[in-house]
Amino acid sequence: MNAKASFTVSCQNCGLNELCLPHTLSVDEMDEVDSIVKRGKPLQRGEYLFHAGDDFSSLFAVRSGSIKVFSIDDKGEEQVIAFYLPGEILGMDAIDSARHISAAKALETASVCEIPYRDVEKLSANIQNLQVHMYKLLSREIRIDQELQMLLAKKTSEERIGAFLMNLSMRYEQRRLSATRFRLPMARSDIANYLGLAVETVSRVFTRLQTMGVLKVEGKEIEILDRHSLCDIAHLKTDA
Amino acid sequence: MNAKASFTVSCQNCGLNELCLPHTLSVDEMDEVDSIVKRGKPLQRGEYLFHAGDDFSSLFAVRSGSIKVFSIDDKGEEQVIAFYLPGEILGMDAIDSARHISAAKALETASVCEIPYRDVEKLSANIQNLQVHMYKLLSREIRIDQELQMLLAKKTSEERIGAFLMNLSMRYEQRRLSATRFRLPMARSDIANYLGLAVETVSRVFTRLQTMGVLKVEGKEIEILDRHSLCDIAHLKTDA
DNA sequence: CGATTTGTTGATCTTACTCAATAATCGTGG
DNA sequence: CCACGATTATTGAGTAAGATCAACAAATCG
Repeated sequence: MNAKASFTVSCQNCGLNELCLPHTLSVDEMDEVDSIVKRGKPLQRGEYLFHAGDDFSSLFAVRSGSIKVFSIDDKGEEQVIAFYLPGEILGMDAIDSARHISAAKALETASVCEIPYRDVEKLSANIQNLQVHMYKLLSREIRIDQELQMLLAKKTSEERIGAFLMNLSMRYEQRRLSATRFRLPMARSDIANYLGLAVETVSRVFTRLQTMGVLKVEGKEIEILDRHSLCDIAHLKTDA
Repeated sequence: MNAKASFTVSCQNCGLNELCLPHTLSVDEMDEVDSIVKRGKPLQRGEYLFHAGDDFSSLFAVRSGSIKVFSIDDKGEEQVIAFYLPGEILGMDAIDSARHISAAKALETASVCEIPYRDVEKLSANIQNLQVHMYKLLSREIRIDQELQMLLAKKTSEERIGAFLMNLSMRYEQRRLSATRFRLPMARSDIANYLGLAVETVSRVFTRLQTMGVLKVEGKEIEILDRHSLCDIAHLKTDA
C-alpha cells in the first residue's frame, strides 16, 4: 500500500510515470528519483523551454499542456520534430552532443518538470532498474522516430493525417483522457510542417474526413466519429 | 602504450570503436567489454541477421560489409529504415519492446559482432563510463533519425540524394576510407525506398548530378567530383 | 552464354504545392 | 463586453515535382 501510494504521488506530481514505470522501482528508489526532479514554473504559450544551441543539462517531463520541439533549417524555415504531451519526456536527443540542436516551445500554458541529466547518470548507475528503464525510454524514442520516417517516406496526405490523429488519440487514451474527443494544441501549420505537407492540404484532408463522416472538426476541437475507418485510412495494423 | 594497444585491438577486431570510444574506458574496462563481444560468423549477401518479430537479445556491431534494416508495411511493402556501415551499431530500436520490429539483412558479404544485451546492461551498471557511452549512442541514433525525418518532410529529390551521398561520404571518411570514391553497397531501389522516392527518380537525379559534373556514377561506383557543390545541392550547413 | 534482375530513359498522369481570395478565430485594448 | 486588427484556417484555380507505366539497356549470375 505504501508503495502504491508513493507511485501515485510520483505520477500526479510530475508525470514521472514515464520515467518510473510502476513495479520496476522500490518505494525508496522512487523517492530518490523524485528527489532529483525539480518542479518547473509554468510556461506561457510561446515561451521557450530551451533554444537551439543551448547547453544540454536536463531532460524535461511534461506535466500539463504541450510542447513543440523544432529546429530551424538553412533557409530559416521552422522544422517541427515532435509534439510532447503530458507524461512524456523530451530532450533525449541532446545527450550525445551535450547541446540542444532543436528548440522547445510551449504550445499552450504548460507545466514541466526538470530532471537534471547529471543526476540521472549518477542515480541510474546505482539503481539498476532506473538504468534499464532509461535504455528503454531512449530506445522507444528511436522506434517512434523510425515510425514517423516510414510515414513521411511512403504515405499519402490522408494516411499521414489519419495516422497523426490516431497517434494523438492513443496517447491521450494512455493518459486516461478521451481517445475520441480532444483539442489539438498545435496550429494547422505545425501539423503540416510536422507531416511534411502544406497547410492547405491539412485543411482539405480535415474537410474531406469530415465529409466522409469519420471526423468532426470544429477549429481545434476534434471528435473521432469512426475510429475503425480512421484506422483503415491511416493503414494501421492496430485497430479500434 | 598498453592502453593504446588495447584500444587498437578492440577497434580492429570488431568495430568496437563505436561502443568504446578512445580515452573513456581504462584498459581493464576495455578488456571486460571485449570479453562479452562474440565474433560473428560472416553473413552472405541476402542473409538475415534477424527477422521482424524475433526476440531481441543482442546489439550488433558491423565489422565489415553493410547491413540494411527494414520493416514490412501493411501491404507487404518493404520500408528501408537504415543502412549500417562498418563500425556502426544496430538493434537499439528493439530494446524497449524486447522484440525486433524490423529485419536486418546483409547487402554484401558482411562480418558482424554480437553484443549480448543482458551483458551490456550488467556491465554498464558497473562501468559508469560505459553507461554514459550507451546513453550517448542511443541519443545519437535519435538525432540521426530526426535528421532523416527533416529530410523526408521538406527536401526535394535532389536535396535528398545530395544529403544521402554526403552522409555516406562523411561516414566513410570517419572510418578512414575515401570520402570521394566509394561503392554504394545497396541497390537503387533501396536508396529510393529509404529516401521516399521512386527508383526512376533516383536514377534521373544521379544522371543529372553527373551531367552537372558534380558526380561520376558508374553503376554502384561513385566519385564525388565537386564536394562543395554537392553540399550546396544538399543544402547542408556543413561543407567540404 | 542465355536468363533474370537491376538500372536508365521517355511519355503521361496524379498528388499535393503554390498563389490568391475569403472567412473565421483570437487577442487586445477601448 | 465589444470592436478592431492580426493571425489562422478554408476554399478554389492553376502548376509543378515526382510517380507511374512502358520500353529498352546493362549488369549479374548460374
